[in-house]
Amino acid sequence: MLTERQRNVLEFIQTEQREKGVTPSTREIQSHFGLASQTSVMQYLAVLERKGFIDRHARKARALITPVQKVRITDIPIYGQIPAGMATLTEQTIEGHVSLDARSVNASKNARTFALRVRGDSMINAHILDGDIVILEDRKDVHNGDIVAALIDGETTLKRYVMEHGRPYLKAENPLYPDLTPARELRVQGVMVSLVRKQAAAQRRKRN
Amino acid sequence: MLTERQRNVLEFIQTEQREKGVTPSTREIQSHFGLASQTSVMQYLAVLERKGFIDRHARKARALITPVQKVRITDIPIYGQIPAGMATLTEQTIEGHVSLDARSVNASKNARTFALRVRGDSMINAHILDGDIVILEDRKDVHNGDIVAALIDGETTLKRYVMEHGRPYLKAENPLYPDLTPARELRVQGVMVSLVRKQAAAQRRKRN
DNA sequence: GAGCAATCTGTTCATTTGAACTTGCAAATC
DNA sequence: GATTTGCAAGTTCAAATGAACAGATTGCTC
Repeated sequence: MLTERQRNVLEFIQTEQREKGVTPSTREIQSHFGLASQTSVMQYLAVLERKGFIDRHARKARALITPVQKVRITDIPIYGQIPAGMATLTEQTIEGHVSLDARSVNASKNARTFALRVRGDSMINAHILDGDIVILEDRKDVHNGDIVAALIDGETTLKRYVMEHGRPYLKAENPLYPDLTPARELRVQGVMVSLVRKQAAAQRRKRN
Repeated sequence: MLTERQRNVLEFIQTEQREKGVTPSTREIQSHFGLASQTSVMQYLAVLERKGFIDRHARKARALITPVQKVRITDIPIYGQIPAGMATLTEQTIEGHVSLDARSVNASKNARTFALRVRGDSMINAHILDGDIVILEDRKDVHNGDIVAALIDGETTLKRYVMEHGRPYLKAENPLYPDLTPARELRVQGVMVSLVRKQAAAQRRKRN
């Protein structure tokens, strides 16, 4: 897709961006590659833009946008202990933020993304632990087998969404916990797309 | 620390940075706040820099650096399939990056942080799955029970570090895998501090 | 009242910077 | 042989942009 040279230019831009926090000007790129003419750089930029590797704000200085940073960071609010009725997700219930880039999290562009801190071991067999931060998307389409945060009979829980005989229920991934069949309604608030776990520093629990 | 007005200016800069990918020029800031003189902006920037809220590259266009992008995010290189001898961690073996903020990852400031993509199920009972990205720190102090990436007899693996009778060995968290006792040397390359998992979109595996 | 910090205006400069021509050459493609 | 693509150089512009200097107002403190 890119020639050797073109890739080098792109990499230089990305590196500068990352290290200095600012994208280089055309002349800085020029001198880095020892080119005698700034026009050469303009040509590279034109190619990179045409091929979709960068975006440019016309006539603005240092206004290159590399895909690296363009997608980059999503600030995801963590809603902590949600007792009941997450319908009212407000700023007040926000426990903190995780910042990570959309790609490393599987997040789609349009859906609203948020996070929950998991409490309890009800999803232990899905390898989701107490204290894990689960990142969810507010999506319409829920598939059979997805792990979801759902509001069931007034309480929000993280469970696996299972469709059986045309009727959905929520399955706990732990035999000690009951599956939940909605008495009235089952409202899915988010579909799990990712998980972040902080490892306890010195862990004592394992002693078997 | 900041006056109302100063904070507004800072926030505008950060918002622009985030949404457009480029920091605004002084004149853009000026017109956003309806100021008649660009000098006013220069004064704000001087204050913000003096107070440590932004960095500036002198005489460069749009060369503001906001703490948002400066501190916050750590770009963690992911080393993919490491067959043997991670002593040679070079750019070439980098599979990609995860970007997340140091706090949500438990990362200490001074230690070198990197990530590995896990392959295999040898740590399944520690709830680490095939495909998970494990974030590690290159630390000196390893505690009994820590999960570590270690170079044992020329091969890098992720295992639990267990000290028994004064001798360390590597314990797999899966009965199907053997524990590893170092024949020659056991070199810990990193201690696990965090984990990031992308959830498979539509998952078929669970069918029990 | 003097002094000071925060805020804002007005004006002018020197660079920086993106952009638009043109020309040249070599390798690949048709 | 003609055309296209990648690469490079040289020149010139106009606009964008950071910076400096002078002055003014307001409110607060000593």
